[in-house]
Amino acid sequence: MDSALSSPSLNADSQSKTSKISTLHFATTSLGEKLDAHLQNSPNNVEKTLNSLAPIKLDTKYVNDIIHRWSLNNLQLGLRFFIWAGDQPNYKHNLYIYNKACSLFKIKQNPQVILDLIATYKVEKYVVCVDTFKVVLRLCKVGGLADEALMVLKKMPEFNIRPDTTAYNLVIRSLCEKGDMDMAKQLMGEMGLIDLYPDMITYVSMIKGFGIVEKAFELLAEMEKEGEGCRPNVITYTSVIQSFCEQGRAKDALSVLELMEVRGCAPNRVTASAWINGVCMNGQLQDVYKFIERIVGGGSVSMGDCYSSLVVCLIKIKKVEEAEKTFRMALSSGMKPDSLACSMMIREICSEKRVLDGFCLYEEVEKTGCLSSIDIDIYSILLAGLCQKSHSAEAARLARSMVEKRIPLRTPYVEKIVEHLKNFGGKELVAELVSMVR
DNA sequence: CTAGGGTTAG
Repeated sequence: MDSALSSPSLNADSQSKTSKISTLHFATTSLGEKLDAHLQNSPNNVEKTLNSLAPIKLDTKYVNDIIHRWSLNNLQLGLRFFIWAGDQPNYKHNLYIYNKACSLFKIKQNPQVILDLIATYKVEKYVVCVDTFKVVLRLCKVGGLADEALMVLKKMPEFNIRPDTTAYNLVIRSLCEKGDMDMAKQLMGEMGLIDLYPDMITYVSMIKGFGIVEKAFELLAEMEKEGEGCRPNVITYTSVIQSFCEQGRAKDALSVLELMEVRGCAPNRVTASAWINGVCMNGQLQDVYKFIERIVGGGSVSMGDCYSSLVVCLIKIKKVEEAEKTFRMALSSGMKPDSLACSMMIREICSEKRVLDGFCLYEEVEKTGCLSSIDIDIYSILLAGLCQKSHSAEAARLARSMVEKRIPLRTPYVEKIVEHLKNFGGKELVAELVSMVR
């Protein structure tokens, strides 16, 4: 407030970037200030203060705002707020906000802050529950701090908390991602000591972590022994198939596919996608079509899903021409490619400066009725391209349909589009488009 | 967000 005015240079940097946003979020910011004042007075028992201020309506924007404020002047306080917030009813942190917290609190550069936090809880005799710890563990996981996660897990009993399967899984997952399979395995064994059992999720993490899938069949067998709750499901089998495919071991992948079918577990689009990906990456395109026929024949995956995966994959490996051929073939034989395949294909064609082709394809896709969840950027890209190349009739047509469907124009393209369109599309059309800019 | 694919914004 006053202090902000007296030292404008200090804040200039951080505010210039968000100045537009902070006016928009004036309400939340002032709430943040209120919180600030409260907590300044009682820096201990932060959580108690927070609880007494309740109910605070938490949402991503609000949390984002607060942690941003406090990361600048009171990192420890910000972190405590973040952990507290993550355990409030009616609110959950999402991946975006976890990543944000990681970078704002510089968790990776300074993992010690996590351990300090736990130590503070201990000193202040804060009554922590399992879920609070899980927020901490998730933060560790997102930050790639497997060792800290392990230490946090080991601290839980000191707070009279018995870690549950989720807590173990979070740590095991961190260890697997780091490649520390010995510790992961050990931890999995330790679960039994406190009467917990590895579940499906534990196994999927382990399978992914091993990378070299020698252990996969062993793990699958182990799971089946565990009984009811742990019988491998689509996701488990798909993970194994994916690992095999990534290593170009199509034969092993196939035997897993056969195994799952024998066990009465139907493959789904993700299973198919994993397979198609693997085979494409290894350049064995001939095998793809045989495989698609086989898996579609099983009745649990559609042709359109398979061809969508194929198109996406071909674009990823830069075989754009083949992707386009495949995509057009799929369309003309009545399949409905999914939204990602459509988005990527049209985007790709536009980037080759073939805007008109892209637009025609868009109109064709539209006729199939599978455009509902297409990437909305595509519309602006198409429109900008059409304007630039002076395809005025098409541009006006697209603009009108965007207005009808209430599809917002994307900011970076506005100027180019407006400049061209006001000469052809009419004033009202331009005005309407501009009113929907986002 | 405790797990499998394939984006993105905040």
